[in-house]
Amino acid sequence: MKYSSPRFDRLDEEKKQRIIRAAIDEFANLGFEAANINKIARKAHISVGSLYKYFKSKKDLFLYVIQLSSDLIEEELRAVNEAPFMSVESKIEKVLRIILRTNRQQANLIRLYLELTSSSNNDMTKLLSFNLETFSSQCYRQILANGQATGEVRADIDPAMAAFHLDNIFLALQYSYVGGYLYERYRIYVKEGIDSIENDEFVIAETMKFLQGALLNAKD
Amino acid sequence: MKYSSPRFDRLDEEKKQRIIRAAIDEFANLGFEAANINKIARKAHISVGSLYKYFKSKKDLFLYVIQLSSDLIEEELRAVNEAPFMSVESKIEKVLRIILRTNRQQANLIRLYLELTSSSNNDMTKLLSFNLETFSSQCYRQILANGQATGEVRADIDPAMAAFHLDNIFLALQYSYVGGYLYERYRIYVKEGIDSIENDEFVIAETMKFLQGALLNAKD
Amino acid sequence: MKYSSPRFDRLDEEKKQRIIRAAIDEFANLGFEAANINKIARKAHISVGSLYKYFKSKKDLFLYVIQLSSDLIEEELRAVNEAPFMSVESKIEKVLRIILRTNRQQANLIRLYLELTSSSNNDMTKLLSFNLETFSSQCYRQILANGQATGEVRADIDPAMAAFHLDNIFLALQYSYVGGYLYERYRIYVKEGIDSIENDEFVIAETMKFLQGALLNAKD
Amino acid sequence: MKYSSPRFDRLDEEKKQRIIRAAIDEFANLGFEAANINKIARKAHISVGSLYKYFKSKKDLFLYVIQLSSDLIEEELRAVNEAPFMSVESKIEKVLRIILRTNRQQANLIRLYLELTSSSNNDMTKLLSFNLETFSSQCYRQILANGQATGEVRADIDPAMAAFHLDNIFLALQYSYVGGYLYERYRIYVKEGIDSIENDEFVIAETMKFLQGALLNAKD
DNA sequence: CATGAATGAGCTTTCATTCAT
DNA sequence: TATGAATGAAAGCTCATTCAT
Repeated sequence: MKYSSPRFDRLDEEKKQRIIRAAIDEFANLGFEAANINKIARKAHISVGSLYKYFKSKKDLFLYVIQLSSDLIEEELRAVNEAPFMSVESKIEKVLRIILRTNRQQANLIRLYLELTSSSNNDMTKLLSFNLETFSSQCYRQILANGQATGEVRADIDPAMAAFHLDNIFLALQYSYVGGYLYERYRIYVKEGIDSIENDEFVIAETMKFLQGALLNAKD
Repeated sequence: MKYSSPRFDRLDEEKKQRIIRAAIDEFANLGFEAANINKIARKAHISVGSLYKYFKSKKDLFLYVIQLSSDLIEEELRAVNEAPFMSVESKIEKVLRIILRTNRQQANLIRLYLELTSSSNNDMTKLLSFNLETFSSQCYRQILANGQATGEVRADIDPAMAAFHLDNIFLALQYSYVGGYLYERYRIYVKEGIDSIENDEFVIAETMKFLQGALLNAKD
Repeated sequence: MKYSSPRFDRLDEEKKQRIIRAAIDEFANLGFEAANINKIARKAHISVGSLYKYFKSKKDLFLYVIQLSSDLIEEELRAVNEAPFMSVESKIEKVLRIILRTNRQQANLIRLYLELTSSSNNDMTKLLSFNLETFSSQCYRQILANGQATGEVRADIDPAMAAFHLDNIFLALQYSYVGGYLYERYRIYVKEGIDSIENDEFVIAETMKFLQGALLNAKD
Repeated sequence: MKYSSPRFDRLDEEKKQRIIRAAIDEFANLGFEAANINKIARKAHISVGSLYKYFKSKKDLFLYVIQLSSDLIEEELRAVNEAPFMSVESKIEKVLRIILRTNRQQANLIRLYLELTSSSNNDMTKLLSFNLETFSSQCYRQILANGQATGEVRADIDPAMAAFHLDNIFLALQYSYVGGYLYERYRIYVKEGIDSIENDEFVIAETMKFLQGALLNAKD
């Protein structure tokens, strides 16, 4: 749960960020196995020796940056969730827009997530999933349950399963944007380019139609 | 596109299966990078030398087993797609049931796919995604487009994007069953165990409700 | 001394030649270590198994083709040596012309020799040098000693050492024609291209001037 | 052109020499292909890992020691070439004496050269020949051309070709001293042992006679 | 006799981790 | 505390040789 050493925590912010950025970059682009600790140290302009004083192994460094990036995502989600006077539909669209923006600005973070997702390291996954997913699952479930109370959301669906499917749609969109296999797959499904702004609006419109039908009651 | 040597193709079925199983097992559980060719050979009770006569590199062996498993899935999908006199709804449910069954019987194959999904090996992904996804994307798009013609499927959605979302739901379900991070995530979303048969029916029912709303016109 | 098995000797000429050519080609171009027995078998359109029935090891095959090619060269030399009524100068020029011709026609054989020359395999070299060099050394020594008797050749030189130097000049020319390091070195020494016929005549003229001065008495 | 890493350059002299000696020893005795990097590391009492930090590949280590030995030879040659008030004859004899001395003191270096000479590695040879031969070719050509100006050297010969032949004689002598095939060949040509001092003087005398006749004008 | 699949030791190279300075 | 040189186990891959068919 605590992956960094006190010595790392005491470092000045600039140095910490350098290390974090270097690690995320390497892990996101190469994957856990192919990532190279010595290269991370070099990119961060510190020595391997120091890196090993800050994190006791390659795995710990990986877990640290994963944990970290989850916190960032959690924050954005929290803001949406707690917004008052917002319809379920608006909230969903808001999250969608956040996701598409994050995809471009923090592609490496998403890649890191994707990497984690397929990780076979069983000892990591249990712990991590608990930390990272508990919040978003509760968040989505709550939005839907509240929506059922107000009549916005279909009454006949299980909020937990629906939240799961909702997040699946979000996840798939995220992963499809950051390159690699799922990016190619996306292009096969949706011929047009992925990089244009107009396309973003098309994706949002179609995804909203899909989710409205799946989750919401007709609007009068 | 042809990843195995003729020498491998000529092998008797039992030996071929031994090798394929050993490779899938190793790749599915460790990932491409961490998988060990020498261990695969040992598990398959053949020599490394032989393995390298059958497949000219680690990558080729990986690509071979990926390709292979895609063929299996394609076959099932084809049967559903070509079934006459079947409603869109029934077809979707059929695929869903196939997926849940496959998850249990061929967990390693699914794990292999998941592994591929996060692969950063850019030269592989383009090729593979084309081989593996072209069929299913066309298949789903066709089902939906036909459904729009018969009035079963909502007229206001883009069949390509809808097919993409549909497959995303399927994919997420698959990956959530085979362990690792996404399995833990699933358990967080849907508290009850994953392994009971009753649960399967619950998942199917809820997923069908979700997809009906998302894709289909009301039935009268 | 006998590097091939009786079974090989009994083979029909065409098959023998195929094997010999394949072996010379491989050894000449890759060197002993890098040469690949399996590739030689493939090039010769026979099985490795057979190759190992014909020659009991890679080394034996190498020694066999070396031995063989020496016989070819010896034959040409013998003809020159035994020519009656020929001046020492003419004989030397004759050999020179043979060498330049051989360089083009049997480049692989020369390469093979060059390969042998640098061989560190001490157990091979003693034996081989005896087989291959005894004849040419005697041949040149005899030409020079006879020349001293007739007054053509300088009386003040040791025929053995002179024969050695003479052969060194020949050897260097040979090796410089067949590519690799010595070819590049030759080009650095003698800027003009190596491949033109006119150049051949230039090389012969200059080499003859050099050898005449070194070995022969002024002609009147 | 720079085959070693800065890290290697910074090493203390003793360690550098240990590594260089180990490498020269291995390459000279086994040849490039058969040489074993692990064995070199062990002989030098360092780890393979370190060796690979000092030289980024087996080839680079090979190129480094070749380059190194060429520098040594070049230095000696330069001294002779620049000596003032020395007749062409004296210069040639000086080089000859250097060669015979080097043969005993640096046999492994010469062996390394010989190994290179027969290398089929075409990408290395071009580069190396240029580095190693350009100097000596210019050096010999200059000596001869100057000699033609002073009347010491025959006016009727091409200095470039003559320099080439001169170096060939030197090269052959070198290679004949360091063992292997050419050593055996030398013994066949010149029966007496190679190892006695008197023999050195005999070789020098005979070689000088040969070269005087080939290159120089009669001394009045 | 011929075949060619099978073998596995052994090679070059990488990289997580340690530790003397 | 920071450094970065050193380590050496372990990986992918090759190929001379054997042997069942």
